[in-house]
Amino acid sequence: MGDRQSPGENRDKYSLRGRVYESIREDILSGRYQQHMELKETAIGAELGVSRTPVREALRQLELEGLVDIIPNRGAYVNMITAKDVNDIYIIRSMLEGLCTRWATEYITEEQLEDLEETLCLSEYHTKKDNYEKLYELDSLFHEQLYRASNSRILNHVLSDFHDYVKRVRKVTIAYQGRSVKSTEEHRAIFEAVRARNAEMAEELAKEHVKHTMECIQVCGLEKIL
Amino acid sequence: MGDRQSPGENRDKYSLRGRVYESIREDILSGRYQQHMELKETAIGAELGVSRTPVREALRQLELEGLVDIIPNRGAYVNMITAKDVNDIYIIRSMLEGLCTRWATEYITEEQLEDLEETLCLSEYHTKKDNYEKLYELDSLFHEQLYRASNSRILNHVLSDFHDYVKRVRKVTIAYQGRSVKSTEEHRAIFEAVRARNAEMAEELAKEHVKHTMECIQVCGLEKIL
DNA sequence: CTTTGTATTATTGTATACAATTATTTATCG
DNA sequence: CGATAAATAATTGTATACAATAATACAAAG
Repeated sequence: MGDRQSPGENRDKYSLRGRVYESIREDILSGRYQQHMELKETAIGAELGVSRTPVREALRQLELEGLVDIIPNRGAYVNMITAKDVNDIYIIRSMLEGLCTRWATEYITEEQLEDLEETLCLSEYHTKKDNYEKLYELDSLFHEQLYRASNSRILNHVLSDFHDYVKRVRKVTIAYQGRSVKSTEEHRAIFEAVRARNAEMAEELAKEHVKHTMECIQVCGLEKIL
Repeated sequence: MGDRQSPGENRDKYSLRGRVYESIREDILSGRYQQHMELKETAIGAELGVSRTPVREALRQLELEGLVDIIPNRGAYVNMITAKDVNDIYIIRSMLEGLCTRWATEYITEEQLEDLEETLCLSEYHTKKDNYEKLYELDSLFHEQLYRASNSRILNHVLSDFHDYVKRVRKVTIAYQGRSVKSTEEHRAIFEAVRARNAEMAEELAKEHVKHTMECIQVCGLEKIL
């Protein structure tokens, strides 16, 4: 079947436009650009060694996504993820990750379960070593794997975007105090519920997992991160 | 303040690219194009009387949205909303419309309340006249107004997209049997709960409203619509 | 008649050119 | 000196040109 699932996979990372898109997006989400900063086509093109054409296409995509505001005949302006956006996203995510995990208990294949457990084992390994860089990647992977297992391209699409949008925050929370230990334990619990095909429990655990991260954000102080 | 809210407002409908984007999007969502149909840049450009440039930019936006698949160096292909997508969207919407309405009770202004009631009154008027064309527009407007009132650009963005994606389905359900009467009654109930600032009830009513539409879709037979 | 390799054609990817619009500077007048 | 208006520059919007890649047609060999 030609179902493609992850929007991430779908995005063309190898054409010039794809690379420009990823580059600008990363610069916005990582906070390297400032809010309302003007993005001039020629400047970005020169910086990346390409012409205006791929830059324009990338900017139009970012506009649709809401990460860039385009005023016709004027220019493109950075539109960052705000503190309120992050809060909203986490509240929405706590619902949708719950739904996603519920669906995953229904649709996940044995192969996907094995992949998920592998990710989990690696997470447990690197948790002991306090390797936060790697843990961030594995945390992302664990969630992405659940998104795919939900068998819903719609849910996968939305959750993947949200996951990207709170990148900066996740990088901080995962390195905060004992959060990584707790987070990995929660991942283990979610995994066991999914493997046991216990939809109720899986949904509840996933919702709680997101809520716990929210609490961590409160403690860390969101304003200091963004 | 320069907060822009609705992504619909944000989209540039007056540049060539904006018009091309709306045109292709409408042709996909309305079912005028067939699944996996190839979208050739020159052909679409010729049809709309523009060059390839705005067509390409529009196709890239639709790719990001997931309504078009682009295979590098090969072409762009229609990727329609499937029956499963519609089901998934309604389940997700029942959660998110609930949340949206809850937030609306918190943030809605007196002015927005008046606008909402005006929409509602018009709906009640046209419900009596069985004017389904107008009712569809008013139903859209009612929901969009609630999205804005939620004061969450993230939620507004997601829900607005979903609302567009199930356009075809909504046009059918609204004209089905006594659904429009029931739907308008439910809108009235939601409005009253919001005006009374009763968050619990507003959320519950909104969730139920979406679920009732889902039941209507089951009866209508989704496969016959798409 | 089928298969395979080559030539041709069609289509996309990127760069550039030109037009339209907006921002900036400069000159003029009060 | 300050305000206003014209001239100039900078930037975006669109079209087109050229290069790279993929699809197609066709011919020759088996």
